[in-house]
Amino acid sequence: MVIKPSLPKGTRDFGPDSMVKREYITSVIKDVFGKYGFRPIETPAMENLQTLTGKYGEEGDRLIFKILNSGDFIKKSDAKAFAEEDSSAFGNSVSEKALRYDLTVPFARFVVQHQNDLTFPFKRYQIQPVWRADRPQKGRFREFYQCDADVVGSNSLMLELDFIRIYDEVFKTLKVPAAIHINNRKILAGLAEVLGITERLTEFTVILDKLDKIGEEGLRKDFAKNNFAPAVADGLFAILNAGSNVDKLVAIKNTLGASSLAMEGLEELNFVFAQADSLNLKNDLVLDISLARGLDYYTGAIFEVKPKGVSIGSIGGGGRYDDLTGIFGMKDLPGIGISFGLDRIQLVMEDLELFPQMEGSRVDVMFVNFGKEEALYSLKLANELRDQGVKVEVYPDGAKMKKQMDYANKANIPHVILIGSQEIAAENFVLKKMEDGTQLNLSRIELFEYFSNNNSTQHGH
RNA sequence: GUGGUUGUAGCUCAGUUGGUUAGAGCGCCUGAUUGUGGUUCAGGAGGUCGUGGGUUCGAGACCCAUCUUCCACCCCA
Repeated sequence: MVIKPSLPKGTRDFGPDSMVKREYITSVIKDVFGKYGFRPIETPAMENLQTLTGKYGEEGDRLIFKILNSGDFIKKSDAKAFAEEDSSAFGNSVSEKALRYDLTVPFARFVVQHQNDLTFPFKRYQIQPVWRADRPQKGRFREFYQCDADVVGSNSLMLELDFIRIYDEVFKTLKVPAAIHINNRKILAGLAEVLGITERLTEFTVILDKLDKIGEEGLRKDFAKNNFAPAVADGLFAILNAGSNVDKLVAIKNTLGASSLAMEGLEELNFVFAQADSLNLKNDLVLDISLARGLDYYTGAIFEVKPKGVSIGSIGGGGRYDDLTGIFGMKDLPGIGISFGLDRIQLVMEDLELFPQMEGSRVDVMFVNFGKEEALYSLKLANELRDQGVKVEVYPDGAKMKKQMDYANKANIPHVILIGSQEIAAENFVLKKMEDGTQLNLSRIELFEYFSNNNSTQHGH
């Protein structure tokens, strides 16, 4: 029986053209991370299920891919839960492992587990796929890559500044126009405190987060529908409707002065914006009080990056967390980190046609194969050219010339070298430029000179 | 998880109110051109119409299920 080739929902293959683009993006991100002192780690695709559950909120837990136990898992399964059709409890009884949902929680586990080998503050970056059982859409996949940088073991606001600049530098280098949104969970918590809705903070922020979709009108309606007093919206919009970042900071002070927590958050934001000028940013830094972010563990600054001119959601996010490692038994270890969404950045860059010509990956010259002896003669020359750093192919089969030329043409190989028995006898080779069809008769020395001078080739990254 | 949408040749898509051997363009292969690609001309191959059921004398078209695609919600990178 033949099985039709197909892929699970929300996953993709990446062909060579796509991979060249992806490697370009990750190389830029790695370079920038490196410049700020981050070094790479990797963690396994799967974690123990209990490492992941409870870290991402109720919605997040539902989206974790669980891995079915091996062996005789039915005997150990929860028959009662099965009979009661309790999928969640039954699932946990037949699954002990799960695919990672993000890179931050596995990192927290890593830090606690290797704490004796690490010096703090510890900075790492990590570029690996993560998996979510979400329903796919454009820019939304079940397997996608995150590029994370985090530092744990420091409370310093210098790090907020570093991460803002990292975002800016990456998107500047990639030429992606972006707006870096920043908020602070303490402001949101303080706002809730002042409005007397502390115990409904999560519910409040979920509605608040919809602002850019439904606008002020819609937001007021939603608040009313969920039984928030009109004063709630009034207090909120007193800040939101202030003009510039500075105006908003003033509005926060006037509106939320009664909350010491909010003032703590304000102090942090004041520091960031006071220093922002000296960061020499190319992209916009926007104080956005409506930015909430779902992940449960954030406690201070929160970030989100949105591309300009493409609607695809955020292409980066992150924030500060005071106690991510506490759950693994390591208290008082604050951290902060950000993430880049590789797949979405690729989509944005394709939409905006921002990829440069990737000639660095292209073959420079192909030897036409005229038969066994000629090909072996060509191979020797090819290897000498390779030793000089030229990218060379020898056509592997003695196929028809037309087919070989066609191959070179389609692969966009700029030069072809023809070596038949005549050329071998004369030690004079025919070099053909594919672009205009012109041909040169070159001696061995001239050939090497051609590729060392005319290195149209070596613009690697 | 909720609601909707999509699936016909390698690719992009036609295919009338169910009616005989399912089409086009591009691509692919062969030849014109046995040591020269991109142009042109001639010829050719390639489809169990996503899959499984059902209705019907008859289904690519209608019904059900399922998978897949994309979209809105939810959530997020």
